[in-house]
Order: sequence, then C-alpha cells, then structure tokens
Amino acid sequence: MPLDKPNYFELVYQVVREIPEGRVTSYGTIAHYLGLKSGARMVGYAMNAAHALPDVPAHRVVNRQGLLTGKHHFATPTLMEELLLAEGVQVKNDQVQDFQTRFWNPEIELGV
DNA sequence: CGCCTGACGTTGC
DNA sequence: AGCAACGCCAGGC
Repeated sequence: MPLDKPNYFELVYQVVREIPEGRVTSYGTIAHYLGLKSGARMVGYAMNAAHALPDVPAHRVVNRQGLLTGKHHFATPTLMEELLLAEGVQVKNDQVQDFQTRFWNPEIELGV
C-alpha cells in the first residue's frame, strides 16, 4: 500500500471495513468520526479510490438521506443495490429502507 | 500554477 | 416543507 495517498483514505477504509454486514453508515458520520468536519465529500472521494480495495464495502456507505448516491460509480449501477439486498438491507428505488435502524454509528460501535 | 469537478452536509429563503 | 446556494478539500487537466 503506497503511502503516497493521504492518511485520509486509509482512515476511511479502516472505518468502512469495520461496518458490520447488513449495516450502513453515511459519509458525514465517518467524516465526523475522523474529525473531517465538512470532509464528507472527501470521504466519498476516498470511496472512489477504495473501489480498488476488496475489503472496503463502499456499498455500505450512503449519504445522509440513505440514498445510494454512489451506485453509479460501481461496476454496474445496480451492483450496490444488489450487494445491500444480499446482506438483508432493504433497498427501494435507490433508497435504503429503515436507514435509521440500519444505521451504524462508529462512535458508538467502535467506542469512539 | 490555476480552474473545475466531485460517492456530502448544513444553512438560508 | 421543498429548493437553492455556500462551504470544504483534494485530485485531475
């Protein structure tokens, strides 16, 4: 793993990697957890590069609305939806159902 | 070296 | 309550 990239990406990867199956979280939450106040975009940006890493389930990371905003960046626009459905996450019209219930908070799950 | 874009979020109207 | 604009930061051209 080349350290040419900022630690950002690795930090994000670590958190995303800790996301349990059937659970989802938001970019802003990860950003806030890492201290990237308004770096929600950066998290999504990191996800873009994360597509190369197999242990980074980017499909479990959605926006604040629980909407699959990044599905278009996957191999296929339906892959993200498929993966979530395969994990038991109900997805309707590119939107995660029971998002609030499926929400995974790193600050709580990881113990801050 | 400077401008534009981008998997978001928040605030204002 | 819905829509628009701004802010933040990094990578690509």
